[in-house]
Amino acid sequence: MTTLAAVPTPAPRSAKAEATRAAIVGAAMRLFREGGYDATTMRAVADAAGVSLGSAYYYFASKEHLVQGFYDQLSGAHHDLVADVLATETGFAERLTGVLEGWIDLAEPYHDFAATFFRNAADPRSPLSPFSPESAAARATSVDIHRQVLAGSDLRLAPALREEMPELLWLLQMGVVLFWVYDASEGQARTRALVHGVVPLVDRLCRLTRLPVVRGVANDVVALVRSLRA
Amino acid sequence: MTTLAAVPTPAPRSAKAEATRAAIVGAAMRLFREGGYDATTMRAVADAAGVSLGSAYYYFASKEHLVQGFYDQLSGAHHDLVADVLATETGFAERLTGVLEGWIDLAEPYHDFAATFFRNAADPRSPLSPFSPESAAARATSVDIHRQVLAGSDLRLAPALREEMPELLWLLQMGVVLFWVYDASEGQARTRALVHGVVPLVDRLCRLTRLPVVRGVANDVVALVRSLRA
DNA sequence: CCTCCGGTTTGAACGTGTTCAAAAATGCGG
DNA sequence: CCGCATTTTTGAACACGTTCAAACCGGAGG
Repeated sequence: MTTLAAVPTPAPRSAKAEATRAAIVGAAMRLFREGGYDATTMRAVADAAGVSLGSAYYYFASKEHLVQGFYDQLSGAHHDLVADVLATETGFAERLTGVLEGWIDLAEPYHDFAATFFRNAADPRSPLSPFSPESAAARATSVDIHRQVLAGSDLRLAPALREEMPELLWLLQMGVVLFWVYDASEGQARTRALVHGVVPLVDRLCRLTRLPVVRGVANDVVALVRSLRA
Repeated sequence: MTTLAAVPTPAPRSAKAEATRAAIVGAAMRLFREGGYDATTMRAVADAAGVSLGSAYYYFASKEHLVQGFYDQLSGAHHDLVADVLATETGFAERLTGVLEGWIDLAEPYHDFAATFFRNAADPRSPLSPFSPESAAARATSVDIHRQVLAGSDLRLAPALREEMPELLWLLQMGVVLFWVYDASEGQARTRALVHGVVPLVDRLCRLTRLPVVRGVANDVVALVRSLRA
């Protein structure tokens, strides 16, 4: 619900302009949901929003930029949804499962057409890429969720690993999303199975870092991650 | 060099037709390398190959299908390239490093334009997806390379893990490729750093499966992978 | 009331990937 | 050599995303 994203592409000028923006993105989302991304033409979006084709391009630089709003909206809704489980549950595995399953629940209605534009997200130069500057807000929101997952849990980690963990968990979620995109099973049952299988594994692996020999590996993972970020 | 792929989209009819196919894909590859995927138009490809636009579409169903040949060619060249290191080296880490680095070396000249069409590979419905039936041949070639990596190495694994390992290593390579696509550093230095960092980790983690407690985790990983394949 | 001037709107036009019906070439049985 | 069916070739035509110069506002200043 709440949009946590910072300023959209153009800074909001007048109230009327903002309303027009909303009308366009609203029409686009409805058409995307009904007919998919590719089948929805910019002309149809403009018509449905009651503006001309040129106006649509005045407010949104490209068809892809229309999806940015959906992105931010989903990430904000996820943030709100998981607040509940993060407030009550203390087990690390339960918290992580709640967060990952919550995302699947939220995204389920969009699965069919999400796949049709997730292709664009894979382009490093696309604004829809999870690593792009335009996605920074949604990314920060997501990493923060995983910071909370860790902070409120009973899991105890070495400081170095603990510091990198939220981002690693975000990476895990990206992996789940990737799996989800390819998952054609009913209700994305396979993705849910993946979550239920992989979370306990992560949990156990984390707790194994108490063993010196495993901790050594973990430290090297942290060192590698840090060296690659530079 | 050697194309290991099975039949291309249309089964080869005459020698002349095959020559025309080769001319088109050759012209396409040259233009892609020079100007990138998006900037290269189908009309330019047809012109460069000395055929009409319609003929280009008679031989290749779409612009994406032109890339399939490149895919198979790269995968075959990789297979040939690593034969050397796989014949001489016996250390698991060295063998795996050789395979992953070999791919980076081979793909380096194509990095700039590869990113522009790898977006299509992320579309589950695209023939270029690494999981698509059309990519089955290249995928099998790649998994087989990793089977050899393991078979000729000094690494000893539990039978169950050993059976799933080639596919897991292939998955690791897909991850490296994904990182590579996003890697804009000079000569893809960061991807090379990733390989040099991650391979020893995998090596150590594999050898840690001798410890009963780690082996338990490994067994669960195998069970999860198997359950998801079904 | 007129005159500007910035923000907004418009639809024609461009270049693209792709389709298609028709023409041309090819091969083959008689 | 002649139909004739099949394969191959062709370029016009289509729908799309995107661009752009021109038109249209609506209010501030004279």
